[in-house]
Amino acid sequence: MPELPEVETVARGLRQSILGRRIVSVTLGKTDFIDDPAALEQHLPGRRISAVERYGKFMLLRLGQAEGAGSYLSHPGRIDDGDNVVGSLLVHLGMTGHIAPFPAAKPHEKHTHVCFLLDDGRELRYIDARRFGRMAYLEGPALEQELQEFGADPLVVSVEDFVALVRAHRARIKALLLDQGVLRGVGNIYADESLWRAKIHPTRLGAQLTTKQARTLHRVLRDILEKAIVLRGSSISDFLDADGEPGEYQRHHRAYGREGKGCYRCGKLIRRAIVAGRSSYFCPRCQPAPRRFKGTLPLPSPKISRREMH
DNA sequence: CTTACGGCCTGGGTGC
DNA sequence: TGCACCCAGGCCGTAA
Repeated sequence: MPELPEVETVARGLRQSILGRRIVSVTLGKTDFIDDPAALEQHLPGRRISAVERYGKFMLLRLGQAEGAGSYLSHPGRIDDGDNVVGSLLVHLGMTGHIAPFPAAKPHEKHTHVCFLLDDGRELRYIDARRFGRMAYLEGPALEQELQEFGADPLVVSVEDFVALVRAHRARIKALLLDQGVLRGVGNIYADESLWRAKIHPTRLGAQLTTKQARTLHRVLRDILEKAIVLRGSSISDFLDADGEPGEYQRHHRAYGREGKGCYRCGKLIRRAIVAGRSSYFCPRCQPAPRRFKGTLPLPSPKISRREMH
């Protein structure tokens, strides 16, 4: 499941392998995960991949005008503005998405749905068995609007802003960590790992965290994400980076996927419960539950603080 | 408005 | 060999 560290790993790999390449042509297979398939065919041929960025769990392939490439590239009514980048291909890997360049002669793997022929003869291929991923070509205001809906980058946000962000919501901290509109890039693995490290139960409400807890969570989350990036992500089922190599961070997992195994701190058995609709792994001793926590169905206390009328 | 939750998409893995 | 079932992340509709 590609989360921030895995996507960062893939983005770095693509930066090494395809930066500056021009897209010659686009071939599409199944397209139900693409916002507007025709837009890819219309706008991508001839464009140069001028940058590869990560935005939360998305990758942005910034596409510049290919200089001197001929008039078929002209887009009437749009001004380049001196900034060569005029649009981006957004790629979300979902759970099982892979993107990497291959020799064009190499047979297509099963579930290959998008092929970009590059100007050096290779093909950038998108392979995704479940098609839980997403692809979209966006430019201008549509692109800005899309990106604007995401929350803070956990590697960049200041500790003060993080504390304020977490405490501004009454949702469970696990749900907040997973909410891409609050924090961008964290998924189930790194949410559970950071909560274990910070000794915070997943059903604790954001607004009820102490300042100290929130500060600790900020620190351990950043630390875990940075270490995971160094180790090229976690390979649980089938994550491979753009060179086809698995990551190593799964060896450092302390909670995720460890149901029934001993806690690395206290030895008590790690438990699994559904929180925010996701399997959540935690140590019942190190991460004490809020008073009402009962398995999977606690409703937060009804709020009486704000009466809506009279 | 915010939050919670169930259902849906898909196919690999598992267990019978 | 088949087949029912589970699970995953994001999104959407509905309810409180």
